[in-house]
Amino acid sequence: MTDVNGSLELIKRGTEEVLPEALLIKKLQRGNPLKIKAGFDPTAPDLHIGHTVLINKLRQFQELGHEVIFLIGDFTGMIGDPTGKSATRPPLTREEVVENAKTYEHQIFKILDPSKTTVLFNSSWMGEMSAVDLIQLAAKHTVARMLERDDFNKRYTGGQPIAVHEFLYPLIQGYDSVVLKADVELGGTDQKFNLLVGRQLQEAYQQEPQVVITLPILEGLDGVQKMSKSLDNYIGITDAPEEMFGKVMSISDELMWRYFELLSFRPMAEIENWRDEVERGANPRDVKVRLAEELVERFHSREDAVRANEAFVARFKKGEIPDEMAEITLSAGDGGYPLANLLKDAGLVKSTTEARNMIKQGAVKIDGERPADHSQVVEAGSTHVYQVGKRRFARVSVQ
RNA sequence: GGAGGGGUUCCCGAGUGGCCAAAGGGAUCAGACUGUAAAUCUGACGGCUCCGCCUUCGGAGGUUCGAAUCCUCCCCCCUCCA
Repeated sequence: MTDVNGSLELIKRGTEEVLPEALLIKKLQRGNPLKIKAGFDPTAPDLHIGHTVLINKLRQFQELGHEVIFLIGDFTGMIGDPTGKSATRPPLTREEVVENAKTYEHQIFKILDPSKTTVLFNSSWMGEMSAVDLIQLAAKHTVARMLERDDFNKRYTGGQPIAVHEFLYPLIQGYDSVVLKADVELGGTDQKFNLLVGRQLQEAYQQEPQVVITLPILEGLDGVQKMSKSLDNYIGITDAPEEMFGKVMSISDELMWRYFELLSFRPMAEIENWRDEVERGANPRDVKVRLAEELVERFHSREDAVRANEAFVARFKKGEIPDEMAEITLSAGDGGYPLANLLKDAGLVKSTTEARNMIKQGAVKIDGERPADHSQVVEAGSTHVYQVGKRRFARVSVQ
């Protein structure tokens, strides 16, 4: 009994909802390893730390002796994405899906135990399904219930299109749970509706419904929108140490506590203690450094974390030019290389127009000096460090 | 199938023949201030061989000295009716 209570406490930590909790307790009390399902969309092969909130939870289940099923939704991915607000995504090819899946496996096993993880593709059963099967599946749900989903409801009332096939996604996701006989399914809060459809379908197929556990969606670096690659507000788990460190340091103080809560392995008591210290006047930056170090260490190494911290201090606190940067060689025509074109061709800006604006605004530096005028020409045979803003650097040789 | 409404620059959203590369807001970027935080102020925000030129307002044609604005056809979305 105490074992169940201990497990429950660990499982509930950081979760948004456990539906229904009584059923989870019942399942735990049976003492058998549970099947824990979590589905992933194969369209985004690169995981970011937002995904790790869920993966960390999976690991906790593994530590408690349960079986994790990492389900790759390749079938759904090959058709298009349901949660896309407007544009339908281009379908993925078989090769892309396989490639993405490999990347997934490589990345998740930084956190999960491979021996306790089963990776499956839903195409392996969905691909066999007949039209008759699909229609029978669709018959188990109603349009009114579909429209209860927040996303659908908003779009419907807001005059945005909803394609018929989008109604099939929750059904297919739920059907996956039927096939797998899942005991528990994890997902973000945005997945709550889909997860609940799974419960309903399992009942319709005479199974004990799964327990639904929702986890908070991590906000991106902007602190407002959810972390995603497409919004470019993410920290990738394959980001280089310095980049990862810098991104963590750039989040707001408010968001920092959220990240601590959802990403740190440190006890909450310790984090709360720091929070008190900050309220009493400690510099939040110093606390943020600890978070940055912890994450870099987790996805890289202790040494990388230390090095990233040192580089960060040198570059931003002391304003030094970084040691490592892109090395670029360009060939000038007669009469040298116009500065705006050089910045563009070196990839520091998108267009010469932007280059001109940046120069005018004083964002451009050459070897630390601001160029006097925006129509400056760089002569051949020179090598300088060009900087745009605080973060973009390149060492460019002109021949 | 019928009736009506609508598609504008990353997003929202003005604009109904020239003063429109297109108001305003958001997002973004940069400068100042800082802790690469927030807030605030300032500026930029289609492209170029940049005091001028070129390409944009769902798509293709047309009218006009001149169109995002007018006409024709087409595509797409929404609402109501069937």
